[in-house]
Amino acid sequence: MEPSASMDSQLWPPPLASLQLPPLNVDQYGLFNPSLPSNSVQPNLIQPLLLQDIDLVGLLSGQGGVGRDNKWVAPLMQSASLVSENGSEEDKVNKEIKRKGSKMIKKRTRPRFEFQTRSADDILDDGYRWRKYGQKAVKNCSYPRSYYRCTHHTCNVKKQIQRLSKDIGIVVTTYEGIHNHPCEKLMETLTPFLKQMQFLARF
DNA sequence: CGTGTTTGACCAGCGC
DNA sequence: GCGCTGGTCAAACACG
Repeated sequence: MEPSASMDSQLWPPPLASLQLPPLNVDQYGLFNPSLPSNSVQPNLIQPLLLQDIDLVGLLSGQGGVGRDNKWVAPLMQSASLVSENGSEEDKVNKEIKRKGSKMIKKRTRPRFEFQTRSADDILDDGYRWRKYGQKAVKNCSYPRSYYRCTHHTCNVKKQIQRLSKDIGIVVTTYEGIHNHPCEKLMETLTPFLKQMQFLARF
């Protein structure tokens, strides 16, 4: 968004009070606390995100965390493994390594985690753009699993979306990899703020 | 026309 | 080797 002749009547840069973060929908976003037991799912443990809670530097680099006291972490920013129905993904991989030898180490080196949200929509708006590249019926699951890839040209992050067969109201989202670019929606929201910061920094 | 979805085919890993 | 399963590819299609 650049200043232009058509914006004469608007204040540029916009006042801080007009800045809004993307709305967090309890049904759409789940934040998790890594210090809790790995088998505890916290889909609705939402805490309102305030500007001061956000590690902007980390967030805009595409690697950082979000949350109060660095305790609550937005799933998209977390590189560690998370929950599954029978324990953490990491636990499962470690067991596999013990059972099969070192092959597993090579097999999965990308960070992978999953989280569950109760939502009527399969597609949760996480701020990134995704392109669906496949859908597959999975054994013992009544609903198909969908495969998505991040559309950013340098980013290789994938995610799988599937409804829980035990509870079709729950959507299981599994992320693989870490975005190497900032969240586009967040950037759109924060760009005016950053421009104002640059503007004010000149004085 | 660009972008995203659908869907059947294909491939690799694994167990028997 | 064969069949099963999960993951990916890519052509065809839909949509704004």
